[in-house]
Amino acid sequence: MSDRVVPAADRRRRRPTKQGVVLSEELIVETALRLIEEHGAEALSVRRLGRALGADPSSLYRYFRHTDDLMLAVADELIGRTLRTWRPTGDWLADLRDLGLRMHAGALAHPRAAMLSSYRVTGRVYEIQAVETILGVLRGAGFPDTEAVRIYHAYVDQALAFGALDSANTALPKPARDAEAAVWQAMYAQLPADTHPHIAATARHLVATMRHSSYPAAQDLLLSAAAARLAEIRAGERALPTRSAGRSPSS
Amino acid sequence: MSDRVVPAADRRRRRPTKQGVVLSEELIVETALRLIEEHGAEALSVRRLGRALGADPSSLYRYFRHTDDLMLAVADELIGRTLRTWRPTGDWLADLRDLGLRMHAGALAHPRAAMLSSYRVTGRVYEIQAVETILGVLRGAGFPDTEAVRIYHAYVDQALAFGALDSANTALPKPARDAEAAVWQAMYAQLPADTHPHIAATARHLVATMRHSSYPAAQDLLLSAAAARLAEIRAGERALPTRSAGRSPSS
DNA sequence: TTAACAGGTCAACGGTGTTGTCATAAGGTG
DNA sequence: CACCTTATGACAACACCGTTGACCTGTTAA
Repeated sequence: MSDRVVPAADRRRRRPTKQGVVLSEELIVETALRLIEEHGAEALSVRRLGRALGADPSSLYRYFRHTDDLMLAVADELIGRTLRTWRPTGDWLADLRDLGLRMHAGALAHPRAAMLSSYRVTGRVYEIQAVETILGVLRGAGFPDTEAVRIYHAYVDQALAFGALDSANTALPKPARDAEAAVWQAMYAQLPADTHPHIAATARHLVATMRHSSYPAAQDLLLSAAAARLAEIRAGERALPTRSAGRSPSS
Repeated sequence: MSDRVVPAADRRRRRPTKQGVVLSEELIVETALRLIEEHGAEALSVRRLGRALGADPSSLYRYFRHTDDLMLAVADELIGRTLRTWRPTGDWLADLRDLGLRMHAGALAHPRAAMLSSYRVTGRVYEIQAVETILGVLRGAGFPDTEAVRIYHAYVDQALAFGALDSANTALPKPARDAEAAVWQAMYAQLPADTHPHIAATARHLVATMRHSSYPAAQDLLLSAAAARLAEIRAGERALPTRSAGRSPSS
């Protein structure tokens, strides 16, 4: 039974649930998000979602082909929310840095949803809008198409990947998280210099640094490399010899 | 029943399974790894693992408290294997690039383990060894401690985060994965230029680029930024030789 | 007013991780 | 060697899970 789902636009008969709820794609997505936030990622199941909505679990299959489709819808809603709060200034570097931090913050604000959706390509409206926007920023800055796509891909995946990573940490049960924090203090900071000289020498920095997300640092490194690349490209264009003079990582 | 598990060291009675197999932590971990490799990430369940071992599923709970514990043991083994296959040459940049690619490949080979272990600090032997090694490479290259720790953190987290991200994608059920691949071809490549000019202009590159992991590109960007930073630092040192020069860099 | 059918419901299938209980063979002890 | 303890494997059951085929019923368009 694969044509159970009816496109949202064609829905006419808004028949209420036994418990009086009128279902809709938006209501389901919202409820799923709420459920995830309140009771954790593993609290999201078709059955629980049905219960939370006041509907039979199987009703949801009139709106989404499978759980996966539902997750994609949730993911897209998250992208949309982030994109709507972003105000580009025209400075590509600052704009991308800001957008990246917003995406990361958005993921952390909805950790469990972020974990589930970070690795999916939704092909839905907000995602497409984000792709178009970021590509526009890069091309507008002067990156040629190949470079723009390459950097777009790395930039976006980095934001998503760190978002998911830090979200996963955030979503850890309390005792587990405390235990992890303790490891750096209790184990790494105590290692003797003769067996682990480098850890011992930097223990102070490690303990201080490891408790924060490394995303801002990682993003700055990535973007500054992109900026350097852009400078090279511009220089090459101006001189217009056969090759740019600046050496690249080469490989 | 939480004290079902007996530490490996205390095991004395090697009682064979009904089917004649003698269980052990190593055998279980190995079999789990093999199962994942042969039949995909979703083929690993306690029941299937039991079947593959020739033992009742519940027997495994004498060795691991829950599935997560098992996956962490698998992950630790993975770190060890990756480190063991890595041959540093002394060129810090090439060595870190190589190690990163190995970590990423290792994660992809065992997606479930990678997803679970990416955001955890285990404090186990191989993890400590990895920290010490990478810090050593960075400090040996000439990064001062603060920078070394900052870059270490970004570098490692990026490897872990991309490993988990790409693993999650790999671990997707096959139909879902095919669907994702199709999205780029069928949706992004078809968007009209008047509504989505940037996507339309780069569609060819997008389709080609998006099917691969962006990790190599992202890592190259991060490492090249680090290299630029190191050049800066060295230049600063040369100009301001307050410290003993030590061995000359000579790249 | 009514008939078609969208959309909600029910029950069932085959899967999952996990645990309480029982059975038995291994291994130390005398 | 025989005995006893007990570690460890097996079994059965529990509570979930996603999904689907069949059924039932209220809404809506004609």
